[in-house]
Amino acid sequence: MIQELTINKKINKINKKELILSEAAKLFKEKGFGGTSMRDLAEKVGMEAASMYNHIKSKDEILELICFKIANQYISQLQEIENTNQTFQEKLNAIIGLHVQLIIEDSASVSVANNDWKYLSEEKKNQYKQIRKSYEKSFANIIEKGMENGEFKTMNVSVALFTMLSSLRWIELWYKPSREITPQELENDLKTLLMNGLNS
Amino acid sequence: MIQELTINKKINKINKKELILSEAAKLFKEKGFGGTSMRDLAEKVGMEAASMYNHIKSKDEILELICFKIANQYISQLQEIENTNQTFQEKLNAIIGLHVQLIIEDSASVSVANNDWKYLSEEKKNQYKQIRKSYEKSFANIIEKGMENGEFKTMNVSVALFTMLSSLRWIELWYKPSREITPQELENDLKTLLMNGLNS
DNA sequence: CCTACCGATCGGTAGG
DNA sequence: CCTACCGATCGGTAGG
Repeated sequence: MIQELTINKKINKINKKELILSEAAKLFKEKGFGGTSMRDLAEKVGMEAASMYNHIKSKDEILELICFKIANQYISQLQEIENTNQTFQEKLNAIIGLHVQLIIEDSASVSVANNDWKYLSEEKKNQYKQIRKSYEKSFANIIEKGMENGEFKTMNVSVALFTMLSSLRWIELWYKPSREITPQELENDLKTLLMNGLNS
Repeated sequence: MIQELTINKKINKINKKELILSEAAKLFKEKGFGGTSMRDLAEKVGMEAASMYNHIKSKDEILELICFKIANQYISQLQEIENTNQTFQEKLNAIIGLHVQLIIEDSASVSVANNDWKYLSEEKKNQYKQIRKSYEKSFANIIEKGMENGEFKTMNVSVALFTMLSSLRWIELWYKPSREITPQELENDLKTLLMNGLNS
């Protein structure tokens, strides 16, 4: 009985922490990290600001947890794509699919990771930038190899890389399930546009 | 003599205001509107926080001036492009050039307009959103006409629009005069990539 | 999980 | 343009 109660409490605590994190992601996306107070957040969660400190260490910790959860998802999924035997075109298509998928799964957290990482503590910010850099390097490597290979046009690799990355970032700001376009159509149009251009 | 002194004072005041606005744009870009205090800004400008209120009305006014200055530049230049007799391909190329140019001219202010407009007062925010919407509508119209025309591939217009807009936005985060690419090369690669795609 | 409260910092004003 | 200062709000803690 006592054991059961302890377990329930633990589950409850985990759920409350998850609730805090998901409400925080939504608020940070809407109002920014600096524009969101712990009192704003407490109201959404349904408790007093002081009470949240039983579940989380600090406002900074919330930001860290959101940013690194997303960063790790991108990194691990990109590694899987890298390790396949696909052509570079196919790999790039898979990366486009990955971005669309992660955004549709949790657009608020992706938004926070993309926009509010700069409010991380100096130490965590450096860690985050390093992870992001390694992601960009792997991505750039696929583009570069595809250019050497003749699969892609030869141009400045950074321009190609960041054009693709940014094209995959606006989705998070724009996509809502209510749009009259399915995730699949979105993905297809993006692939067409980026790989073959707008000109007919 | 008295007249001359008054004029000099006025010029001085305008310059100080310009200085405040340009330093503010740099700080807002770096640390965000909420992350920048009037005391941070005062230090950069070289006076006490209280003294800045002789030149500006409020922190909010600084944000407004920056955002609407940029918005108006985009709007007026887009109108010029619309009123030419170019093909839709040429118009789109001109828009790409416009974005590159404005970013290179004043990347800090463009960055603030793009990222911190959400901290405008409710009234100004609505105004800003309306201007932006009208910009997007004109832009979308060019894309749509080009599709009907057969110049462009047929696809979801919003996807094409926002992919282009976002591709033109990362430049502000990335471009520094120190990059080993000229603005002209940047512009050319962007045009190639967006209009003809990465595939060779 | 709450009440009560802390020190710090914020944007901004008064008065000179 | 500065000193001195205001009320409000912030993230967070103590104690229960």
